[in-house]
Amino acid sequence: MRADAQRNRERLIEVAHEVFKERGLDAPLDEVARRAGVGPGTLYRHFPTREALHEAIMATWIEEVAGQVEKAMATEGGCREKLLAWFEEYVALLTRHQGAAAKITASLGCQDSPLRTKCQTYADANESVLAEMADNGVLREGVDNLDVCRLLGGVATMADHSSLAPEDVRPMLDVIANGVLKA
Amino acid sequence: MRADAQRNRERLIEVAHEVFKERGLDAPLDEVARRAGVGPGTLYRHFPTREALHEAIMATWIEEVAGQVEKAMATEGGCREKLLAWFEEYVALLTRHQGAAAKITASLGCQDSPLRTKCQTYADANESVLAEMADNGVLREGVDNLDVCRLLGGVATMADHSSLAPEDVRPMLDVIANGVLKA
DNA sequence: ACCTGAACACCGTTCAAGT
DNA sequence: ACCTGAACACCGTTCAAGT
Repeated sequence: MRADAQRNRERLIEVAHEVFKERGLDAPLDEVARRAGVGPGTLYRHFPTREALHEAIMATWIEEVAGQVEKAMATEGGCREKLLAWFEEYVALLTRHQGAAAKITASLGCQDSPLRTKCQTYADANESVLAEMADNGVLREGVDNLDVCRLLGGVATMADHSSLAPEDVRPMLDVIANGVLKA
Repeated sequence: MRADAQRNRERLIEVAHEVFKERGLDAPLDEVARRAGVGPGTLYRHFPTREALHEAIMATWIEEVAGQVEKAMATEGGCREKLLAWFEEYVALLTRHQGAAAKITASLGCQDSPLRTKCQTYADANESVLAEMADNGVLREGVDNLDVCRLLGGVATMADHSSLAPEDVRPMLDVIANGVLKA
């Protein structure tokens, strides 16, 4: 890759990060190209689809997921507190950008989405937490990881669309925790 | 209202219903006007915003909500079966059109949305079911109606985005039921 | 009072011409 | 090999001219 191409690519990711944070994942791509100081054709050369650009951006926060699992599991208290700390983090990680939660969770099931490999990281992280709960004997029988991921994705999407504060999200996570843990 | 205006209005709602069912609530409004045989300006005169058109369409299925509550409460079995039958119906009512679940649930909280009065019907219906559960002493303390509505809206939105079949939705509703009912 | 449809604006996407 | 920016397409929205 030529040096100027490399620079343009990095600059585009950086600028897209800003623009998407400000105006959501559906923000005009023109704006991204303009702020990065390149023609629209250059953006399309590097990222043929909007999703390709999303994917490139999410790569940066995906790296944090594993660390957040550890942090949540180190929470003071019992299994319930640890689980809820993780749920809150999961929702926070999904709602970093407007529109992200719905898109990531939607690509959980289907094999062909460009986001799939990325969102698999979320699913794996959640699975590891559920496995720990099972080891401690507090997980209900028959609770499926994919279902929990979708429930959390649904909560994150609602939080996103209604701009909910963490304290408004918490009661929903409580219900899910009740539903996932043994009585 | 003039007779031709009346006819146009009805025809627009009818056609919009078809178009939105086929292509989702974000379908081009041009298409609606074209199929209805009117100019785009006429559509805008009757429905100044896309949401106004959504609202007009939803008015037709809103009428069914009360009936579905009764039907669900008549389900064979205990409280849990009744509750789950209602949850399934709630999700079905929200996913009649692509994109509807997210929009309706998003307008649950905010006072100024044109959809608010309509989606209030959903919230009221759910509240009546929860109240019945409480009367039977099976509802957990501190379960809030709005939170349950949002959880169900989240499930419906995920079902919508991933085109989930009822059997894939059911396990999520089981978790919510577990979380809402006493152990 | 209502309708039409041309006109404008905005944005996504492509591609011929440049370096 | 990569970039530019004009050009086209599509769709939302408005409004002057009609009936």
